[in-house]
Amino acid sequence: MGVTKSEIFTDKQNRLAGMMKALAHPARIAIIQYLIKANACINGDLVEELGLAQPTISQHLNELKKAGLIQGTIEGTSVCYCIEPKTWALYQKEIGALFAAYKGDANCAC
Amino acid sequence: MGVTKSEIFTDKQNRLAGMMKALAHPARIAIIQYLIKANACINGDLVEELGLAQPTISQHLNELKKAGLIQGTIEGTSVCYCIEPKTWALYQKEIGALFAAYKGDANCAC
DNA sequence: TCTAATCATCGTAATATTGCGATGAAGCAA
DNA sequence: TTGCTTCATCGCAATATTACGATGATTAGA
Repeated sequence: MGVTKSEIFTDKQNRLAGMMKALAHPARIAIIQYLIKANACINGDLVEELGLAQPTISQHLNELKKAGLIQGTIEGTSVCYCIEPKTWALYQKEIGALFAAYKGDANCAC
Repeated sequence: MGVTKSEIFTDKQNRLAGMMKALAHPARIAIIQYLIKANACINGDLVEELGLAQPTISQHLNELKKAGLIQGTIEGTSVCYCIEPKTWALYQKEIGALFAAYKGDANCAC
């Protein structure tokens, strides 16, 4: 069906999955890494930096924006994107908690 | 196209995106959380625990196994799954590094 | 052996994602 | 205004994902 039965899961599970999904594409990873590296938030440079067409970049930027990970500011004819610190910190915390929940030394009964 | 141009990204970017993708579904989050909680690795209980059909659970388990996050051991007629500590630690490290790369105090030029 | 239980795989339907060309919207410069 | 630049959106094609019924494979127990 391609449709996720999100109603049978908790809000937290859906939120965590949504966070992962926002970063579950190499182009979006690359965009985030570039934004971190360039600090000063750049935009259309991404089209040259990555080898993807402009509409495709725009689409990925929009998904990152929908996820709250980045914010864009109109700067004349161009748009300046940068990371949204609050959501970034939230992601870091919640995803970190997921991984921290497993204590590696717990012995598996298998 | 639904096809990702993975050849234009670095191995690291593709690997990170793959990690995120493995956890980019609430059912898989729920499975992982249940495995952590139950510690002793359980299997078919997931079919009752989550509200999904058995083939669907099996499919998600297979994706987690392909990602290396879990391992399954045949136990008579049932199969016992548990978290694979090595890959789990690797995920934790690499994803943690991605988030840690951004210093929230960096001021955006926007 | 026969049966029940448990899980994986196959096949299919519905929907989502990815990518891009074409086109629009908005600003700046002449 | 006209033209140029920059970005977003639309619409499409190709592929991927999600879910499940049906069916197989394997094992335990009667």
